[in-house]
Amino acid sequence: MQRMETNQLNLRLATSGFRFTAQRQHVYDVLLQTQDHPTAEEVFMRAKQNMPDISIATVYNCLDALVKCGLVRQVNLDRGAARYCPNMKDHFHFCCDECGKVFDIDTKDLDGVSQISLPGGFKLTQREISLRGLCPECASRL
Amino acid sequence: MQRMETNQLNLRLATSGFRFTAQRQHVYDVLLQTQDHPTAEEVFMRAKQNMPDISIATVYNCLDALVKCGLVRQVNLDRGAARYCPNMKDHFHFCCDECGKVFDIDTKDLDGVSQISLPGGFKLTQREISLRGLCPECASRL
DNA sequence: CTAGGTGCAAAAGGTTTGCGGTTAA
DNA sequence: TTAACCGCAAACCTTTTGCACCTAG
Repeated sequence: MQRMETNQLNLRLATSGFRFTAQRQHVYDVLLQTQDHPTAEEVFMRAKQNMPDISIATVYNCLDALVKCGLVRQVNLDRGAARYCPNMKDHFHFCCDECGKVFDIDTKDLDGVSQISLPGGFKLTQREISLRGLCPECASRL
Repeated sequence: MQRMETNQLNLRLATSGFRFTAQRQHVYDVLLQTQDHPTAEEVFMRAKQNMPDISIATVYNCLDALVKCGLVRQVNLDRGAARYCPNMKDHFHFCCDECGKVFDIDTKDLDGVSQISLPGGFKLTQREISLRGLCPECASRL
């Protein structure tokens, strides 16, 4: 089971001006154990298993803090709830129009994107590439 | 003022199995007149100016139909309301972390992205690239 | 003629806020 | 010591739904 060192997480939080708390550690641990892309509500339910008193407001607070210190990505794919992803490697998300599943797709082909030249003055801090279409399973079924 | 030919819109709708209605024409016309990226609520308010009885439910219905026939993009940038964009040219969205404004950025540098190779079986129908950071104005102010 | 679309109003879903108490630094 | 964080519950904002009526094809 993955779990970031407490000291390391503490440092990352402190660097962005956040305090270290047991809730933030736990929410991050929950995320690190996921392959899917859970919503805040799903993180909340999993977090409660080991920390029954945690509240949904705190989960949002923790997720926001983790996003702001660059440990977690917020993924907005449709009009529904936002999803959270602890994979900070450069990758993109593929969302199937049929079944709604979200796939993390790692690739080396992002070089082209890395070299996108922005008009003067824009300062890039983050990019998110999301694709839609049919996943292999749904594509073969239809 | 931009306005798609009724016949042409009718055809696009019919091709995807939708009926032509005055509301769909009007919602599309409203979108074509925007440079910003209005939310459904904003589209609703602008649409009411010339069609006072249109309802918010109908606006959602029209937007969904237009998205499904490939005339409009739905843009999900954060946890707030979805935004709608009638620019179907290949471009990306830059959202400023400071002021929240959304910029359409056209570029020829998307070639790299066009050539992204998906793992076997995935069928791509749409891609969306969203960038975050600071816009020129906020970058120079901070 | 009738399946699909509309307007309305209520419900559902997702996120934020205010407050009194707690805690990391 | 104290600003930041917590849990709780209510409020808020966005989107969906159900229903009776209407209309494009």
